[in-house]
Amino acid sequence: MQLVPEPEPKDEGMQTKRIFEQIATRPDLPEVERQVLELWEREGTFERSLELRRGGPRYVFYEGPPTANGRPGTHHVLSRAFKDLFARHRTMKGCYVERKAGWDTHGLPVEIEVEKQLGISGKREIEEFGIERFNQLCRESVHRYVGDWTRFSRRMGLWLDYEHAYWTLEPDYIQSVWWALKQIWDRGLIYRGYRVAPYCWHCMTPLSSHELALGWVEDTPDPSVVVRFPLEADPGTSLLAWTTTPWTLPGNVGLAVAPEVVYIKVRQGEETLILAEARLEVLEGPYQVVGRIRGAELAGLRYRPPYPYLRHQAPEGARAWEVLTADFVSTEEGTGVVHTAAAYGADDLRLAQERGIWFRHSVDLRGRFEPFVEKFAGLFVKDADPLIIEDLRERGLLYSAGQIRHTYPFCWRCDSPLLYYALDSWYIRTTAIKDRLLAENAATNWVPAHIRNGRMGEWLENNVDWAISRTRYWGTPLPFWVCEQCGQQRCVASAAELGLPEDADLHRPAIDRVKLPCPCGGQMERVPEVLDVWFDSGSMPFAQRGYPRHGVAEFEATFPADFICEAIDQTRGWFYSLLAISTLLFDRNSYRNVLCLGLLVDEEGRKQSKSRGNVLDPDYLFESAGADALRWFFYSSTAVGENYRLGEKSLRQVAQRLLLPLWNVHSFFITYANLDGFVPPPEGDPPLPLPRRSALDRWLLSRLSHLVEEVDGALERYDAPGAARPVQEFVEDLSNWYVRRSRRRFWKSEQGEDKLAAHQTLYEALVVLVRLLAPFTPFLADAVHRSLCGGQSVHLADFPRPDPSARDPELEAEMARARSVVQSGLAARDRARIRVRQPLPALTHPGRFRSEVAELIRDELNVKELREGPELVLDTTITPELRLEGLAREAVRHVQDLRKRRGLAIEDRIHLYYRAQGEWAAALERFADYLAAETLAVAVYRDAPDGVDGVPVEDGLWIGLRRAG
RNA sequence: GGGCCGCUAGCUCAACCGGCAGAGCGCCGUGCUGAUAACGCGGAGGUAGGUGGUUCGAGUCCACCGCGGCCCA
Repeated sequence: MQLVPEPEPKDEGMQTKRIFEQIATRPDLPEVERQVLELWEREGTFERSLELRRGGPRYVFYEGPPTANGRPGTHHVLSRAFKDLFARHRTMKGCYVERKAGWDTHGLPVEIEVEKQLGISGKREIEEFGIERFNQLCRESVHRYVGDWTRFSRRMGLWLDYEHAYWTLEPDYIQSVWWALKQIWDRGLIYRGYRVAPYCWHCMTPLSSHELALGWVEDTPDPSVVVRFPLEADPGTSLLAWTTTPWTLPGNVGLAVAPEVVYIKVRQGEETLILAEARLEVLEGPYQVVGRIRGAELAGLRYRPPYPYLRHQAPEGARAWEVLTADFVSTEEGTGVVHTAAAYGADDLRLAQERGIWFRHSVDLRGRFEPFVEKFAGLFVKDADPLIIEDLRERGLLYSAGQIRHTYPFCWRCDSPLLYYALDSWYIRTTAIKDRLLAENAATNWVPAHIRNGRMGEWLENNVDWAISRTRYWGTPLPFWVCEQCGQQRCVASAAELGLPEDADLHRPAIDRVKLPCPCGGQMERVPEVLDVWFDSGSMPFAQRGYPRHGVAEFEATFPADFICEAIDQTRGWFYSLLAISTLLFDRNSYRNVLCLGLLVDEEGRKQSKSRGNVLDPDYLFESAGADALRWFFYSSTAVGENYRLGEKSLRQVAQRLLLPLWNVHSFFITYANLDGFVPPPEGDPPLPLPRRSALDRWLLSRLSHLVEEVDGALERYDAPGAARPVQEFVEDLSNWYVRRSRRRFWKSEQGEDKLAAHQTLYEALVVLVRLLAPFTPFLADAVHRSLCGGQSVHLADFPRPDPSARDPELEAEMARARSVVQSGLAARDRARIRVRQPLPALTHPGRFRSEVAELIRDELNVKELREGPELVLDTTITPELRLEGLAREAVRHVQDLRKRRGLAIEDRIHLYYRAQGEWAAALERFADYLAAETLAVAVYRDAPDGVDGVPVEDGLWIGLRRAG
């Protein structure tokens, strides 16, 4: 459906008395938005809005940098809409709200994009292609996408300073990040350790959680074996442990049991076996229970591992091959005794590290056994599984063997089965500052509040050290150099330290070629890894300034942020990395208020994804419904923190409930203001004082002042729906009660104070309303504001302040009662089946009304008299006089209908002709003056000359008309 | 497996402290209109996911279960 605006009349060279430009009665909202966008570009409205508030109190906003990879989607409108809302609100309240854009430019997604583009896959192929060229393509790809993002963000009305955006790939930014690492390094909080990750032995790379999610395959068959672990002290007694990865058995360094679980000793044939009581079903054949023991009491027992190879490797006195208690042991499956191979499981590694258990790899990076694993040396581990099972059987260590089917991860690139594998990794010891993280989090205002102790609090309680290294190519290189000879480590904090110029490109591979001399006389080389991109973005409070090499004052004036806003998936992402880094460096959180949004889902509540084909294209929505509609949907539709169910229908509703009524009231105002030559008083000039305006006006202005207070208060609390919903209701009241009840005041032909009051009140209400709306629907609000205020942008105006002198709670309550009386009265008419056009003598109702309000009720209900009484009673007596008046009103409606159909302008005068019989004749005779006044007839004729264009409208009534003059 | 959030009319969502379950859309009827891609009035439509508990009283508080979403393992 295309809404074409009516062509605007051009009065070139002709000065009219019209103050307001006539506007289309049916707006094409996307077209209005495009025009407003052009105005913003042309006059630099954003820059001017900032300039105007320079020197005002600072309100600090941090932009969470989107990954400049992939085209922006509708879900990106969500958080950007909220960012813009609060930034605009504070700006209009006089704050200086710098809005520096930012781009997250590093990381795996960018690499994958380039791999796709090149048609290559995996690290080997990247290295064959050449890291230098590869990274150059990554850089180009990022620049391309940033272009898309900038266009997209502008179109949705997000005001950001794109000119001075921070880019995480710039040398200044990288050096700030290095500086931060050095600070942490100097405090001894960075160390090298192992990290277990899903690992592809074919691509020789660990996978991110996102990549891992792509590769789960259900119903994957794997061996399921139960193995004997004979006790050192009593080889006739064995612990039974279960595993689905026999290849990890040569790497066994411990057995884990649950301390509170009951274990049982059973006698079976010649041997004694130990397993959890709850897992007796694992046993095959008859057995005899000979003892019971708690897991905790098993701790410390030493046993013989299935293979001796690691033992041969272990240094003197290394601790391993004993029973350990652990919190992750379950009795849901297996034997309640968990075989622990520290290098091939996350829990295993953690347990070994916590208890000081020695271990080393028995499998290399290609997934093959190390030479020292003599029996299986060089064999790929998955191929070794059956051989190991057979070997265990021959040696009497296999208790049972079978097969299970479970969901197992495969590489999304090459379909190889993934191995959980301990890789070298650099860590930040965040656990050392856990208490500070918790305290700073507790002091932060989370919206919604439950995140603080819920999702974020839980996450922090379970804090583990932050693994910051990635064995990739396109990222901030870790600034760690290690001596080949003596192993000494050094952290570098700037390009200068490396003898490089300030603006040198610090990426791989150039940086890898920089060698540093070691005090021992040896040569230091950079470690090969790059930095976790979350460290990049979490460094933005200072790195966006190039701090501390540059921008010290800027940084200090803008730290911490007053406000950040992202979706809930950032709890463990940006929200955490900001908190962790700034607490490490400055011992405080970097944000005071954080708005945590829900996610965008489709109309069925499912996540939007390309594979489901339920992704909404933002450009399509911008051009069909408009950015304002989309924005308003996000602000008003659901409580903050909930998911958003978006469909085209919901956007149509926004237009129908808010945007079109607002437009129509505006269009109504302009029509009559121009007809009457209404000139708004200059801003600040005393308008018509309230006591001289009607109760309806004072009611509206009281409502309005109340609304201003509500909206401002809700926005101060970061409660968007709390602000948007009252606005919605106000617009409905404005359109469906104030304008509805005021039409005759604008319509009547004589000028007078009441008419002036109506014009002024509606004008004021509209101006205040669009200023309230400016942060929410910046396009339409600006279009209306410019139309009302001589072209002045709403975004340069101040946010409205409540006017306490306009408040009249009694009047608001009285009007509410009046509307309820009207409602009941209309219902009573309906029950009596008497149309509203037929005047009735009286309505009896409870309560009193001032005369002006009573008049509104009488008029709305079309009754002659209101009487006070205990309940509402409609007097349905229709006297002959009332009957005639009803017919006259009937006739008026027909004339108006005809005027409209004949295309007459509202203000056109007419000659009115009618031919009437019976009651019609009597009614029109009796109410001739009324008929003439209502229809703007300069003369009324009881007959029509030939050629008068007319129609029979009812039995016994024919009317015709001609334009006068 | 753990954590957090949600489940209210056909649909989308409200309801401050525990106190008579509401709105918009859709549907049906009707009225009104120089009243706008409208508006008014009336109607149909509810086992508040389920079970139990606390309470004079539970959509609201507690426990357990189910379903959905997200995050972690």
